[in-house]
Amino acid sequence: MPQLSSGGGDDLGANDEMIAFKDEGEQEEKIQENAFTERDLADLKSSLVNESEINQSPNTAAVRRGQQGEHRVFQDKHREHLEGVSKQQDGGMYKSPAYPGYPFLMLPDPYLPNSSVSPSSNKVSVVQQSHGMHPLTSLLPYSNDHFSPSPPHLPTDMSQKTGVHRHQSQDLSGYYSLPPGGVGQITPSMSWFPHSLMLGPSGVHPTGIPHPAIVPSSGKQEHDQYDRGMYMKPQMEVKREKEPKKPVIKKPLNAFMLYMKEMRAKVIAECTLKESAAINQILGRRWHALTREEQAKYYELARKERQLHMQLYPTWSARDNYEAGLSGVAGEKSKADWGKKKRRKREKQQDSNTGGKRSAFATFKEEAAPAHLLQI
DNA sequence: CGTCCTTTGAAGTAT
DNA sequence: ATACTTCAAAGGACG
Repeated sequence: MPQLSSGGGDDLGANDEMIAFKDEGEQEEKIQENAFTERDLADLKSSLVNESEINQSPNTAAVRRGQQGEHRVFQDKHREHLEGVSKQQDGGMYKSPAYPGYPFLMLPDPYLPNSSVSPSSNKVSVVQQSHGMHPLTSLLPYSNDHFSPSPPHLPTDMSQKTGVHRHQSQDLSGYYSLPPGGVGQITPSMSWFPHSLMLGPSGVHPTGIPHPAIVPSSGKQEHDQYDRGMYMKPQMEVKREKEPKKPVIKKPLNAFMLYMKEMRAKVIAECTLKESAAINQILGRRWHALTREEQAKYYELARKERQLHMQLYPTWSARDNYEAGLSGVAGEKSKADWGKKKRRKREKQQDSNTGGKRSAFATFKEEAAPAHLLQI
C-alpha cells in the first residue's frame, strides 16, 4: 500500500519538494538569470532556438530523456543535502509560514463574486487571474484559519465517508492543529466557495462537498470549465444539466504547474508566443532560474494544495484519472486496461528513437522561434 | 474532436 | 528499491 508507506513523518512527500534546487555554483548563475529582464527573455528565446536546433536530431526524445534523467539524478543527490533543510521546514517554516505575504494570495477574486484582490495586499500573485484559477489553488488562501480546530462549516458527509484509503497526513494534524478525529474532522472553511459554485451542478463532491475541482469528464474542455465554468452563465448551466457527465476530480497542481499558471500570461505577453509547448519550455528554464526561496513558495503552495485536496477528496487517487477520459468512469480501470496507453507511449518512444517522423512541434519551433525573436 | 507537443513534480504501476 | 508511466495546465497544430 503505497499511500501508507509514506505515512508517519512524511507529509505527502513534502520533504522531497525541495529537491529541485540546483547546486550552489549553478545557483549563483541562476540567481543572476533570475533578474527577469528583457535580456533574460532574449536569453531564453535564444536558448529556445538553440534547443530547437538540438531537437532537430532524430533522437530528440532520447536526448531529452537523458537530460531529464541527468537532472533527476542531480536532484537526488541534493535530496540528501536538502533533507535537513526540508525537515527544518516541516518543523518550523511550515508551522510559521516563511512567506507571510502569500498565504492570502488568491482567495478573493474568483471565490468572492465580483471581488478582486487588492493589488497592495499581495506580494506575489501566485495565480494569474486572467487565466482564472485552479479551483484548489483558489482554495488556498493558506490562512491557518481554514484549518482551525473548530471548523465553521463541517460537512456532515465528510466524516461519514467510508473506505478512506488516503492516509492522514501527520504533518497536517501537527501543523493545522487538527482534532484527533481524522480526516472527517478536518474541514476547511467553505467560505472559499462562491454561492453559485455551491449550487453548481457539477461541483458536487462524493462527500457532498461542492467543489470546482470536480469537473465533468468531457475531455480537455474541462479545463475551461475549471477556470471559468465555475461561474458559468445560466445558459451554460442548463446545457450542462442536460447532459450530466461523470465528475472528474483533477489532480492537485504541483509546484511547477502553479508557477506556470502564474507566469504563463507574462511570458506570452513578452514573447508574443501563444503556443503552449514553447511557452512551457521557457517556463521550464525560468523555473530552474528561480532562487530557492522563490521556488519554495510554489512548493509550499503545492504542498498545501495536496493537503487540501486530500481533505476534500479523501478517497480520491491519482489513479482515478488514469485514462479517465477513455473509460469515462474514474477508478474503474482494470489492470488489464492499465497497460494500453503505456504500450502506446512506449511504441511512440521507440518510433522517435528509430528516426520516426519529426514532431509537429519541432517544425513549429523552427518556424515560430526564428531569429527575429532573438532581437528582443 | 481527440491527440500531440512541452515543461516539472506527484503519484501511480511494473519490475 | 528502482524504473517507468500518467496526469495535472495551456493552446496551437494536426489527422
